[in-house]
Amino acid sequence: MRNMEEFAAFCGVSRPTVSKYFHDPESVRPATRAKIEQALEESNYRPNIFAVNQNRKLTKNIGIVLPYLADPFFAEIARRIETLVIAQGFRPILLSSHGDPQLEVGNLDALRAIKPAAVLLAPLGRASDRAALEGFCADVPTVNFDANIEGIGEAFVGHNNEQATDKMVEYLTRTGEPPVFFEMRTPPNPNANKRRLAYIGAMERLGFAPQVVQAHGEGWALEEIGYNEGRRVIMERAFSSNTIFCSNDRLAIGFLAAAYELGSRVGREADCALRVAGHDNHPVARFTCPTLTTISHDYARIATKSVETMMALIESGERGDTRQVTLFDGELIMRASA
Amino acid sequence: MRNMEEFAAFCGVSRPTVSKYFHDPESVRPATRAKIEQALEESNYRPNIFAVNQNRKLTKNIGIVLPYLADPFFAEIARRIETLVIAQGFRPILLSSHGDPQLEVGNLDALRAIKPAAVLLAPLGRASDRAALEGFCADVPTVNFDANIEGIGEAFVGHNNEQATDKMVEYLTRTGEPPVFFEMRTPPNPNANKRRLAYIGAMERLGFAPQVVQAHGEGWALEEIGYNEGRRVIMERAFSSNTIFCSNDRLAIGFLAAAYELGSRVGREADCALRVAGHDNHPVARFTCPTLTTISHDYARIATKSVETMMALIESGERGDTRQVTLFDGELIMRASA
DNA sequence: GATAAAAATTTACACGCGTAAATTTTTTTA
DNA sequence: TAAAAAAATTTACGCGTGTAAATTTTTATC
Repeated sequence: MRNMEEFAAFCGVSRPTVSKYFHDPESVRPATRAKIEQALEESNYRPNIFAVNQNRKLTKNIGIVLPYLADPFFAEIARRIETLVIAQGFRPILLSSHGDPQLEVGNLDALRAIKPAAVLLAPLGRASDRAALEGFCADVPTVNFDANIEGIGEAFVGHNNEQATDKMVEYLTRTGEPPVFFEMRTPPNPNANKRRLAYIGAMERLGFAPQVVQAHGEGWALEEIGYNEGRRVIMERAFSSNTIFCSNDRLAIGFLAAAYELGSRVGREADCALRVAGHDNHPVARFTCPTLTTISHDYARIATKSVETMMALIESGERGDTRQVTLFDGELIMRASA
Repeated sequence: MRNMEEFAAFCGVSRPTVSKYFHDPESVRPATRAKIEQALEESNYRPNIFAVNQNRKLTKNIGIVLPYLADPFFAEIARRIETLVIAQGFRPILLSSHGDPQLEVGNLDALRAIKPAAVLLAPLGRASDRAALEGFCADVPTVNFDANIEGIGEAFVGHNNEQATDKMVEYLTRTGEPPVFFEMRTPPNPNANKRRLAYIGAMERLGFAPQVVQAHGEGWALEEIGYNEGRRVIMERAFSSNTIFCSNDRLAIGFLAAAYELGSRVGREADCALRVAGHDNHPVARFTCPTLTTISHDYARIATKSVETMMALIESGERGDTRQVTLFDGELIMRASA
């Protein structure tokens, strides 16, 4: 059974009808459909995907571009999105930029070549080649998620960094001392900037003086940066507070390791020297020592909304004139560390 | 510039020559090559990948199938392999089975449809549909890695579980008490069985009685299983030794969290109640509390050898008659936990 | 500068499927 | 049962490229 011609003969149906069936099984008479599906089971024929894609204007491919797949946070998002995309009858193409802007551009070029119906793009952020992203979005319907880059994509779906940060600052302040903010000096991701600004705003609203401590180091080895700089900062007693609010969980994980090693007990109890909080509810945050108090993204709703927005984009076939921004509130996850 | 015809005219070269150039730039005269490459820069033309793949017997696609991408261990392997595959001028197609045997079969079906030059397959293991894997390997040149399934793929590349386990048992025994082995009762991955057998063998060779403690729980949430069962087991004092050798790092991470919560101090020092070791050198093992003593896979060499083997398979075009098995020794990573 | 070898060109067909138009067959409606 | 509507068929062309065979042009060799 080499092609649709032969398969149609085997069915006892004409080739155009078979073609129509594959485009939409509902569009042929039930009796015809039964004949085709019977033959399908008996013959293991499948349409040649290259020929199909060559002739259709748009494929069933959905591109998913992530900044760094080896980060479990993104892996978890990817897992959810992939599952939803498959459920919609599309084929997810998962690409990671591995933290490299050039690879990000390369990934977009590769996607352009396979005429995807739409793309879900979580960009690198600061390091991204903005012009390249814009060029891509002009050609391919794109939903921007995770890291918001103004003007990129037909819509943005992400986490409400302001609300989440406010909530944590309020919580930490209410239950102890106002926190110091611990972040990277040059974070790879734009969410970090939003979080710093939100921290400063929240502290000022509450009538406290914000203090931001910045860690040196570049790249995506966040735990290591959190560890090295956490170590330095604890030893230098660079904080004005016993409460450290880390810009993200991976920094916090490194920081906890440093505190443990230096014998600084972390937690809410009286005998603890430090309280440490994170942000993201990273998959391993439940298993740190102590378990990490943090703010969860609404993973499920971010994934669902991203895919829904994308499907609407595909079905309408139109490029919206306004860029819709959807933010989901974070949830405070109280654990042992703060 | 809509197709190769127009592009060839733009170059001042015939279409078959352009086609030849794209197949192998070296195969045309330098002067012709220069003309084409000049035009390439001026025109942003790229061959239609669907038309190309339809007409070539095999594509430049390389399938990479992983059992569970949200596990940072696999994400790290994937990152390395992807980079190597791209460097070879091929296009990696990354697919995760998300722990689901049906999805694994679905992934293989999807791969079959895109005529990949070869596939790198890390199977689920115990849960895999063996018949489906065999059928796939009969059609597509496949290199099996990570979890060895006898008879699957033209070759296997992986970690030497026996050597690695021996080394750790020897180390733990020499520097303290002989270890108890902590594992899942029904591990998703066949490496676990190899490790248990190697543990038992090593203990017997050293003249000690092996003790295996098995955790309940199914699926890939290994940290959680390690935590829940670690908690139970510590409270019940189910061990005959103060030294716990976990079947893998993710179990160990959960176990460490349980020990911390129960106030059992882990480490080599005199005031510690437990020593805990893992296996895999998981990316976060450097940042646990205490840092995790473990055995590292030779990530780099496993990735390199897998890709090399695959390239040899593609270039020879032959299906080997013997299945070559390559194991790389693990390296003992001494940290604070044992 | 003549000859042989190498490379490029011309011509033609193939790949497997989408899809439009005209026609025939089947089903629905009255 | 006849007419109208719906579905399937036939016929034909297009998509963008690979590739083979025969021919012409260019380059290398002496």
